[in-house]
Amino acid sequence: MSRKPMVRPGGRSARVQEAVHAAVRELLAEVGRERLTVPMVASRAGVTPSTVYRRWGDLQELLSDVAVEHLRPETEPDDHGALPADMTAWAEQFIDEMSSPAGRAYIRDALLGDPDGSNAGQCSTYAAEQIDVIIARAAERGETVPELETVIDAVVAPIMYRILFRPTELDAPYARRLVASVLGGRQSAASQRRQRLIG
Amino acid sequence: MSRKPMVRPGGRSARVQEAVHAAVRELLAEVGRERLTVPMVASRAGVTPSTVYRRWGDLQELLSDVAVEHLRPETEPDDHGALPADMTAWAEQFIDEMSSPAGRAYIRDALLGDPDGSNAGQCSTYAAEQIDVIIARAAERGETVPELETVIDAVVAPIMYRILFRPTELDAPYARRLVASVLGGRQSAASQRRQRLIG
DNA sequence: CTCTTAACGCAATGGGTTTGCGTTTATGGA
DNA sequence: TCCATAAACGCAAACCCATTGCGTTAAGAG
Repeated sequence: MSRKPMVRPGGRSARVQEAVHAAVRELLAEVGRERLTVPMVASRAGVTPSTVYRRWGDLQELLSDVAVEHLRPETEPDDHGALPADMTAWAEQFIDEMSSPAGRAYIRDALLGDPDGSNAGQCSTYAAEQIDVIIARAAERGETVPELETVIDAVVAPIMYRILFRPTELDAPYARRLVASVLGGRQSAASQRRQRLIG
Repeated sequence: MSRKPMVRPGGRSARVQEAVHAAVRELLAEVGRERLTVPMVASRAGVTPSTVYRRWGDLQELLSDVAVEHLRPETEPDDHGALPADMTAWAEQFIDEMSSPAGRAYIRDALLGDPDGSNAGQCSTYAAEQIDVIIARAAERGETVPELETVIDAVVAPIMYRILFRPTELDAPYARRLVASVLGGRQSAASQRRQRLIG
């Protein structure tokens, strides 16, 4: 039942797509998610509501599209020269971006207008790709590295669980403990004690 | 801005609450989530739509209420006489109930119509209480037990993450691996350190 | 340039949402 | 038991979002 069987890539269609997405981003910041309506978006974008309904189906699917686009990482993870530093920095940035009210709203929107789970799967893929880069870089350096799935289970999943279900129990020290737990065996004893004291 | 400042516990209010909740459960099974509307629920419950709007605000909040009520465990976890068996059985049952399309829909509804996060927090509390019972029982037997927070991070969070973001990567053997990794015996070196580090 | 058809705008219709107002009733106190 | 207060509800009108038929525009192909 997808509303976009073959989107024309250029000309008017492209301008409408960009104008509508921009209107959603602007209005989300101005009036918030609660007051947002399709006619409001259409008016800001300079199109009629029926155009939005025909291309996106409803407000939820439009918001899901915008949310996934917003959640896509724009750059590769920073390179700090060592796996623990890379992964800790990534986890802290992940929390910064996702645990804010705006970030939680984007995650919720991505989950909401997503009947087949493809948008949610895309979000998971983004995180996996970022971590895969970090792991591959560490392996290139000769460091012993954990499995990607292990990191997802031990770092990404607990963070996302707290973002969604326990938003008050989330901070940077928690991220450092998670990273330390999954890398602990490969760290020096001094580094382990340092992590424990910091956390 | 809460729609329920002080809900009257008895009499007509209680009857309306029960009738509306029952109507939602029936209509969810009959027409599905997509076709469900507030006037439809109100008609089935024998009340006017304005009553529903005034008490719950909108359809999402009503669905969130019903979902949390549905996700509440009705019994204590089964007692198999040992911590690994108890926790494995609980994790497998958790997956059974939550990973079905209906279960995922309930979780999604609980998250989405939940502006202040209290309903989502309640869901997390339910799981924590169940695990706490299992841990307390094991401690009573004299078994060495992990911290509650450790189990939530290592078992509950990965399962929930997959339910929401990667529903195809979830099965009973995965649950057994998660439980095995967090418990003693043949646990991994990483999870041994996790028990010491997180607390 | 011409043809085809996807994409868009316009306008009317339907129905979900919201709100003012009067009535009912749960709750606490005399 | 009776009364006072205010919450909860029903009714109905008004509002506006969602939906759809139809004519027009313009992107892409030959």
